[in-house]
Amino acid sequence: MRGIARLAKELGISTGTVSRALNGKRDVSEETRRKVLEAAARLGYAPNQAARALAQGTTRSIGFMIELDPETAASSDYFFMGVFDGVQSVLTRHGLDLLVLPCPTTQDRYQYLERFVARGVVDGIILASTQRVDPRVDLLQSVGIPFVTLGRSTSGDGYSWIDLDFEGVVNTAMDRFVSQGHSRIAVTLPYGGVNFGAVFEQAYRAALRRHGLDFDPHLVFETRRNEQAGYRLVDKMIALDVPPTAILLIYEVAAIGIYRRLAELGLVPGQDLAVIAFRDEPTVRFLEPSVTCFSVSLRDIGVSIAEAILAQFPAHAGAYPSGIVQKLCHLELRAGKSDGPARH
Amino acid sequence: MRGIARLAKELGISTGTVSRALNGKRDVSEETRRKVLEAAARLGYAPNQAARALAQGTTRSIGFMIELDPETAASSDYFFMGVFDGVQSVLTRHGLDLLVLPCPTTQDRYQYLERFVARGVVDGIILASTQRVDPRVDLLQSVGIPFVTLGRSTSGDGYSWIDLDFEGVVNTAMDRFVSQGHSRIAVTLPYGGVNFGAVFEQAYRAALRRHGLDFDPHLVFETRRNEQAGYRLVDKMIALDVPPTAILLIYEVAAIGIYRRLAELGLVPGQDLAVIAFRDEPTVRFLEPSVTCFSVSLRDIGVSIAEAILAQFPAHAGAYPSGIVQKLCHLELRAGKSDGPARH
DNA sequence: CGTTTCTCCGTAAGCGTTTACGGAACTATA
DNA sequence: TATAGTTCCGTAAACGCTTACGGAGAAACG
Repeated sequence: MRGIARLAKELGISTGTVSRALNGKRDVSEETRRKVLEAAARLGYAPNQAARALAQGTTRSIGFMIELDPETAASSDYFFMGVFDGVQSVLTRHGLDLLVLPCPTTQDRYQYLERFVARGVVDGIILASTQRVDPRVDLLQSVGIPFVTLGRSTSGDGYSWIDLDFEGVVNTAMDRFVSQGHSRIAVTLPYGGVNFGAVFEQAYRAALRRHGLDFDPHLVFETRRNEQAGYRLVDKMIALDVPPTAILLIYEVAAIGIYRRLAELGLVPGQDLAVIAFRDEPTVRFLEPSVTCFSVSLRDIGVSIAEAILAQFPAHAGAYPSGIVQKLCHLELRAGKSDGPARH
Repeated sequence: MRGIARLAKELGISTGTVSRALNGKRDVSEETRRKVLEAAARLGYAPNQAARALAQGTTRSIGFMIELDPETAASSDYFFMGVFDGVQSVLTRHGLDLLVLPCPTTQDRYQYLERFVARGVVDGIILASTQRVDPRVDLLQSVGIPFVTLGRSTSGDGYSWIDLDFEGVVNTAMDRFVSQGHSRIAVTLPYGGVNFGAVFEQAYRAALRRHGLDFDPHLVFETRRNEQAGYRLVDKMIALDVPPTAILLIYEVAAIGIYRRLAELGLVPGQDLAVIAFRDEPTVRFLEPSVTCFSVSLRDIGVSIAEAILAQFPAHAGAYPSGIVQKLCHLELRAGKSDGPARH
């Protein structure tokens, strides 16, 4: 005999009473409750998660699906760990567990997600790396499971998401470049269908228009998230008839390669090429001259995500009566020395 | 009516037959199997994980417990995502899911782990950040659940672990230093009870003995994982009566601070101070002169971990009849320009 | 003293699967 | 034709827990 039945037998009472005692429900005298808890501690009892989940139809756990891109796998560590921390700090206070679900690249991300939600492994889902058009959002909406995406998507709009304020980033950076006298401003964009690439590009185009500058497709570079991309970027820019004098990086690590290539060419960041990078990361925090970039509290992002998902659980819903939360996290400019007045 | 019962009713057959058909077991005619699979696909059936786990007493999932350290989160190493990738690539081939369990710092790591294993959430556990004396190892052994630690521990030895070959790293580095003429060689060690600190120190002492050098406690520095530690280190070393001419860093990020402080003092890494760092990371990859360091395939580490845990499952055990795997991952030296002949 | 109201507890039916067991129908063997 | 062996399927118990329900006894009330 195992589990709760063992406790019940040991104490000569019924399993129902034991269950009620353990879960702090009523209909149990203080004395028997004390006995049950004592026996549970003594016998090292722990409730079987599967049985409990089956009986009450809830797992009390939230899944956080991320993607493992072997190409850039290493570089997403810092970001996600910070976010996990924020999510955890909120969820644990509500007795919810956080299960991180790393989707291998070899697998279809849709099917991977489907497995976990359809099988009822988790009560709620946090989605990262949201794609521009992301069928996973539709899936989650049709299933009706609470979820929140880290990053918007164009698939519907009636759901909760937390995103970074890319528009704010691009506007601030572009304004800064223009005020420094730059008129040929390049930008890097991510490969693939990830949504923030589209957001970033749109904001870039809008900023150009706002400043009366022409859009030049030659100044837009799709890059992967690594430093080699930055290295090659320099040569590509120089090869242009009229090279840009400034560049806005969506992946800060590219700055490393840019710095190196510039140095090889006897050029200096901030003087010969103005660089502003999206997101402050330890990877580039030590470059000289210091990189002008944007910083945001990863923990706060995680906290916002957790709150957004809690709002969808009747039992935990707090200040969000509507149950749907959409929030842009503000990024702060950390002025460095990698940008500056344009040369003419 | 839900789940398998719905399928059964729809097809006019029993739930037992449906279950057998879905799970590819015998005692089902090819025709009914086909019908069942068709109906399952049509109705979007997915087996309930809790019910299945309860019935067969197995969850088909492996937990990977990591720790979120907000203190060092800022410079958290780029490590785990790469390892996850390796683990996943193996586990998925065997139909096992990987659940990453990030332990919040606010919580006791022992209790956190206990919850997941005692409740039967996972069938196996991968443990990271193994401590020198780690009660979690004892817990897992007493519970009898398959597990493997990433990093050894002094708590017993009858279990599987994968670790980095710190001894090899230290030996290679020390040999290199000595052959370059260094005799006063400093080393940095991690704070806290993490096990690889002890391994690193022992290897350091052994290498000194092997080369007939005296151990000098003044040359051993406990540091945190950040660049400031490196910065301060330089001053501490210079303040010594006989400063070291070489230093082996357990945390490569310290190199950044060392470089900066050396530059301020008009000194040059590789000439005035030989530096070798443990682990190649993007964080330090941009430093000039390039850092001599050790590199290892994170993915391979993950693969080894997964194999080690599979060996403990009778159903999946392959080439490891004993079921217990202990493996050191070899690190390769990437010679840079941060070390060199000692000045006299 | 009869009735109502609590408090505490046991009973048992679920939750959705898996799986041992037995039986019916059919085929092969003697 | 009788027997043994297959193939296929249904029945029902089990997994460990939760929880609606009812009942016994004590307390409170008229």
